[in-house]
Amino acid sequence: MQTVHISAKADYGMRALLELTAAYRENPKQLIKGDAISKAQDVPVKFLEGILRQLRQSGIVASQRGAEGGYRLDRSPDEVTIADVVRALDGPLAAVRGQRPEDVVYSGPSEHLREVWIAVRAAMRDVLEHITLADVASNELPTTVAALLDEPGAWQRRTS
Amino acid sequence: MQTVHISAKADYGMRALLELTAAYRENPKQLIKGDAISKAQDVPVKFLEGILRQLRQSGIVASQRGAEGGYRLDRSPDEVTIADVVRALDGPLAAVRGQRPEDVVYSGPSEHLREVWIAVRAAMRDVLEHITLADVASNELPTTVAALLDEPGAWQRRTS
DNA sequence: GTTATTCCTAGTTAGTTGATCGGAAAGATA
DNA sequence: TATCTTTCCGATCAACTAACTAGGAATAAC
Repeated sequence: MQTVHISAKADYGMRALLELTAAYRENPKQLIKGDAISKAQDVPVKFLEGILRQLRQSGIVASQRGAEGGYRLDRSPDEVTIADVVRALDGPLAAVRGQRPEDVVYSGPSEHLREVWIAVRAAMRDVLEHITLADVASNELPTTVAALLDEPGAWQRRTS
Repeated sequence: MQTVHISAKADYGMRALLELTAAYRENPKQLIKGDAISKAQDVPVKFLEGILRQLRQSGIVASQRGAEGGYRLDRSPDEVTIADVVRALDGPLAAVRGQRPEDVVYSGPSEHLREVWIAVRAAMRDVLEHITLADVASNELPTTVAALLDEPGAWQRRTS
């Protein structure tokens, strides 16, 4: 329905990682149990389990099984971007009718429509590839991103 | 699956409107038949019919029934933005788990995640609300948008 | 060997996407 | 008036996806 949709997976995944970021600052090796994350962020346990597994397979988190097991970040939080997380959980950032934007072909007056979709993807990358977990945890967004929040109407929905 | 997805409706709708833009330049009152648009852009006729109806209900196109009927733009092509089109066809630009970004609430270390999603939406608006049908038809994108296409790697997919 | 925890495969359910079908309404022409 | 053309509209459909659940296997600590 929506052109830009942050899925439950991406949202829950980010929240789990921000919990792990907080733990990482105390002690980078500290393990947090899935159950604890689930309760702290109110996310269905079994669903979260699958998300954390995907994040592990992408090398973003590490895990240990058994008693005293749990999860932790496998990279420093300033080295994990939101784009990394979203790509790990939801695949490629952008698509046009299911295809990569650079793969769609247009003819006639639509010839330059592809440039538009490429620009959309570039704009998305410019935001998501430059914000790290550390940025969000400490509420210090890159200046170019912070500027977006100062634009008039950024916080309001479009009434029209 | 993808966080930014240009649906078939949005893509077909833009292509139809660009056909109408070309006709508008010859004569703003000229009517084009749905069947002609369908053939020119290779879009399923009946599907396109529904898209054009939605665009009419949003005041972007006008239509006339009966023999010698058809469709035309109801506004000048430099007054119709891509955001207008995708909102007319796919609803709000951005959502987080189905909700408006400003409506989601976070706690603990995720507290500032909302700012991130708001920034994502703002970035998307900055592109889609500033490109008009006329811009795409004449391949003269606003300078800030054109700059996105010049960024290194804008045309390549991320390999990682 | 018992308990705690992650790992993995396979469901389930509700909703969405991308269409198609069959006709009703409206306008042009003869 | 009759006929042809075109848009309008509701219903329907198959395939897919998102969000979530169930049940147990593997691993680690004690």
